[in-house]
Amino acid sequence: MDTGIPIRAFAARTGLSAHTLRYYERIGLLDPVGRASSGHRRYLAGDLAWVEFLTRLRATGMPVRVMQRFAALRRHGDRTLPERRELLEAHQRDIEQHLADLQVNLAAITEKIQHYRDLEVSNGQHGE
Amino acid sequence: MDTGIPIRAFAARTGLSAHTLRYYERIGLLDPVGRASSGHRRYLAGDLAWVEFLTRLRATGMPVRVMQRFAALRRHGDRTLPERRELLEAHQRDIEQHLADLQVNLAAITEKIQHYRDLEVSNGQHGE
DNA sequence: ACTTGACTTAGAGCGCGCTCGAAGTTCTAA
DNA sequence: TTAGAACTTCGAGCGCGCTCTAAGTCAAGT
Repeated sequence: MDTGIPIRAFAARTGLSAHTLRYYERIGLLDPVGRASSGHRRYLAGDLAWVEFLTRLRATGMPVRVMQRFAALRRHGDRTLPERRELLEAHQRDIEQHLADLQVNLAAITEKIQHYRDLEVSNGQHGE
Repeated sequence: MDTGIPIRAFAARTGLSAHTLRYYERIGLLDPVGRASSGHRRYLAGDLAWVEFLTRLRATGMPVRVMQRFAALRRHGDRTLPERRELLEAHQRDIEQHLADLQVNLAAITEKIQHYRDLEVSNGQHGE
């Protein structure tokens, strides 16, 4: 009964560290992982999609507290689907706002770069 | 000689707290600010643009360490223009990468939301 | 003159998300 | 069989970017 993916290999596949995988389990983002007879963790291939989804939520700035709430809802089965959807919709709006802000700020930074290029040209023309 | 903007008003204008303004000055993001005869800080209207630019850099994820480097270059005058431009260009690339990642992740989250909607419809149809 | 509140400095403390260390057990390869 | 790497738990520690506290000074209103 010692099948499944050892933590090292699972870490490699998810891009998370073994430390982080244990931490995520500890704080309830991952359900308790099955063990080999030795006590070592054995991940299932099916755990991959969930960890990848968690990683997307983090990468888009969702706080760990909210991810914990989402994971808790998920453990409570299908009747939490609407609440999970609403949570994701709120996050979707946050991301869209963040994207809009980034684009505005990027435009301003791009202008600044152009301003520097202009200055460099005029400095070079009469300064050197 | 006590003209200029008191810290409270300047904080309100920039959206930073007075604490953060003092902190930024302490770590060299802001040049030492002029003082009234009382010792109280007096900001100049011209400081606003710089603080706003700093705020854009932070909002787009530039680490404070890099902002410190940028501020130090700026203090060294026009001959640092090319290096400042290169620093901003590198940051520009970082933002563009981040935007691309966010968009990919947002799309995946949007799909997940749609998946939930589909599930809710089919659950509702035969479950209720 | 006195109160109230904004300011000053220096340094401590905090919330976040990991990340690491210690001490002990188990697996793997020679 | 034995060395060394990988695993376990538990709790401490860290880097970041602020944020706050304490103790004191200064300014404005009554």
